[in-house]
Amino acid sequence: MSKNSPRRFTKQRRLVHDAVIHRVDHPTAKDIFHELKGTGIGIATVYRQLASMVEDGILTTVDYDNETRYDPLTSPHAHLICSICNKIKDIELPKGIDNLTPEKLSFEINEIELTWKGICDDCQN
Amino acid sequence: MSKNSPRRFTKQRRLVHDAVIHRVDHPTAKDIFHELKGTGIGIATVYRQLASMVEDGILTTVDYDNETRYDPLTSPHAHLICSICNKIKDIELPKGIDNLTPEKLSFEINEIELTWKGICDDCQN
DNA sequence: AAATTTAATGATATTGGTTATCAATAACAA
DNA sequence: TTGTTATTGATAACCAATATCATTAAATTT
Repeated sequence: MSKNSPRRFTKQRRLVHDAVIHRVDHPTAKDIFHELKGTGIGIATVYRQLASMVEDGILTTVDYDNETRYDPLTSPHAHLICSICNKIKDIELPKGIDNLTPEKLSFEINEIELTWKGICDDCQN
Repeated sequence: MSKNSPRRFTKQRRLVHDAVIHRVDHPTAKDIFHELKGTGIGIATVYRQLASMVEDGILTTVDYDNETRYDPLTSPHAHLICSICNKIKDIELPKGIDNLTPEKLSFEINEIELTWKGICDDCQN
């Protein structure tokens, strides 16, 4: 989960952390980079810090539309994605989703990913 | 879903169709391309034909590890993915997964995506 | 069976997200 | 303060996927 080498608390790490930790809209690395444009941070550092925060269990990822998006909500949950505006919303997992099935018995489950795709109320017009 | 213009039944379309239609291992476009190497088919045509088969509802896609994989099973189902060997297995959706939740009420749901990630029996040693 | 139309093909350039490289910098320890 | 080394920033490289475009070949018409 966390790296062996000690993690240094650079100002760039704090910048990325503070920029992403309260976001509920699942920003991409480029979104965070643009938000931090005034600070002179490099795009590679944004990618690296976001990846290290995922390693540390501070963020989770949502892959959508061939881009990695970041989510500070780390407890198990599901997503609603609007295929028009591409907005992603965190929602609760349905009860009983983890009931065992025959096939899952042979698996050592680490993670669940549940997404409904559709059209959000704003885009239904 | 399907295109307006008439679809021509080229030999390349048949090649890609026959190469993917019975696969249960969720191949990538490159996998299909390599299987068809002896035929002289171009990589762009493989991508195009797979995309058109998805358009036509003959295939579904599974995005994993930054690659699109193709699945001839088009009825709603879930996936088990082994994060060691990257094998993907089709499994049944749990009963009652589509029960409405408050958040989903405002959504027009088109698609469900459910994946468990873990370690398959072969990779547990 | 030609001739015609135009979708499809194949080679390859391009795109776009992401990662690798590496000299310079700065965080932390001594 | 000095030394060690993880981190940074600029940018090259990577790679799946798409766009471009002259050529080919299905499907239709004559």
